[in-house]
Amino acid sequence: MTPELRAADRRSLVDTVVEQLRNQLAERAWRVGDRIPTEHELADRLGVGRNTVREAVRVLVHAGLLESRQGQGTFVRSTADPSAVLRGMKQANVRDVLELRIALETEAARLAATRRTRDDLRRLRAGLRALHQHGPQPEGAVQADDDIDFHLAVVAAAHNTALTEVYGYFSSSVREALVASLGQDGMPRLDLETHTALVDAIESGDPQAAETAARNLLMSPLRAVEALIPHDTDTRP
Amino acid sequence: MTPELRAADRRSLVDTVVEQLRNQLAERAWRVGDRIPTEHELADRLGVGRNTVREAVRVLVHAGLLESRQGQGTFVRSTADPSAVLRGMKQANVRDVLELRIALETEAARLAATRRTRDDLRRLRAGLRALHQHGPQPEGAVQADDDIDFHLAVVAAAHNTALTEVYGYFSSSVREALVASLGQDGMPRLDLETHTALVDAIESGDPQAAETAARNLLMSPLRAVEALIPHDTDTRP
DNA sequence: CTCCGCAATTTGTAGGATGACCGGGTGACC
DNA sequence: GGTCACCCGGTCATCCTACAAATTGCGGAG
Repeated sequence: MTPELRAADRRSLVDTVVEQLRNQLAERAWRVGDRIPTEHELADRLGVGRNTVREAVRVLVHAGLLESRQGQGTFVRSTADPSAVLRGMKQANVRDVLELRIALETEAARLAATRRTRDDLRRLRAGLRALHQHGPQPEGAVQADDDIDFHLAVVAAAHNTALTEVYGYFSSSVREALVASLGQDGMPRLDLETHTALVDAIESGDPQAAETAARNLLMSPLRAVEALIPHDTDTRP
Repeated sequence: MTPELRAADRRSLVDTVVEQLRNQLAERAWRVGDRIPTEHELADRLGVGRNTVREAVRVLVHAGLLESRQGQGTFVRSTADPSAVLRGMKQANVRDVLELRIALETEAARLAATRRTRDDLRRLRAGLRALHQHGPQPEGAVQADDDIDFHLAVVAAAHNTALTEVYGYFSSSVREALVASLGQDGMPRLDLETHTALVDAIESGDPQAAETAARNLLMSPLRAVEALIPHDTDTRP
């Protein structure tokens, strides 16, 4: 008797198989280095087609949990899913993630003040021009992309790979969340003067000034979010 | 040992397709909410079978980037790619990750100054006592754990789940990297006065003082690392 | 005009065919 | 006896056809 797979009708068969495979790893039924059953055997045992098994296995291979070797089989590479940390991050509220982004970008601005190259400054100035060009128009989407590009340029000028990667992830995720929760109308107006001040501070090479300018720049979306999401009740001393 | 012979690049077709799709998202050729071409059209355009496309799409669906709806098509759900973050993190050196940690903790200290509860302060004071107790002894490992606990308490006092999660993820890896690269001898001596100053600043409720105190606290390991790892050559203007 | 139902489109699943690759076994050759 | 080319079964990689299921949109009946 094949195990009942149709318990959750709304989910695809592949998702069900992915979960079953994950459970095998979580329950230590399959250890690191073990060879898991062949596609054909898994398909037989789960009562699904080989294509379904292949798609599920491919997902876990790409997640770093499994490793397929042609001609040999599929082996367990790791039982800990590192992407789970970042996946759980999506459950944090918008304010928390926005504050996290502020933490990253203020430090990035500080570092950029001492490390920016001529190319960095060129990119920052170009970003300012793009903002100025699209600024007066109500084209929210275009302006939002220009804004993202500008902030990415700031972080890139810090010349820190880890910072750039992590910021890039939360930047787009925050933007999507902001647009979703506030809508284009609720988005705070871009302040060109503040943006320019940040670039000037970075160019002048003053870390403290750059950090302050970055903080000023990032406070307005934070305040917009805080207007919607009240502070937690557990912040009383 | 004999020189390592590296196998020729043997990337699977599916991996290639995954990368192509990812590029479309990274370059914003496909925006959030867009419908991407049908499986058949992608297979046609990429010159691969529909099964190959399906496996690649399934990977991105599971990564949260795409969303497939039967009968309608496949849509862009998000452009924030967590696995790209982890991939880039492997290339980052210790200094970069340490600076990232500084970015998180200075902001955490700033937030903690306004949000710390009585329990937070209790935990911070307890952390100080633990450091003081083990401080004079040369038990590097124990002291390092106490140090980590202390810094985790600081971040927890900020009451920001996103910050806490990300900081926790990097803090352990930073400690491992520090011990590995510096060794116990190279680890800077813990400065109890600076630690105490940070707690005092958080208790007094002064965000700027807390940030400054946190930065003072974190600069010494950074300088120790920078002594070993020279700045990149690409930081000259 | 509304409502029902059918056709078209698209993803979901099944299973087969073929090829590439790996490991081990076999046997010829030195 | 040792070495090595070759074959064979097992496994994954890719492609294919076929059909199922879900959704949309259109067109005709009422």
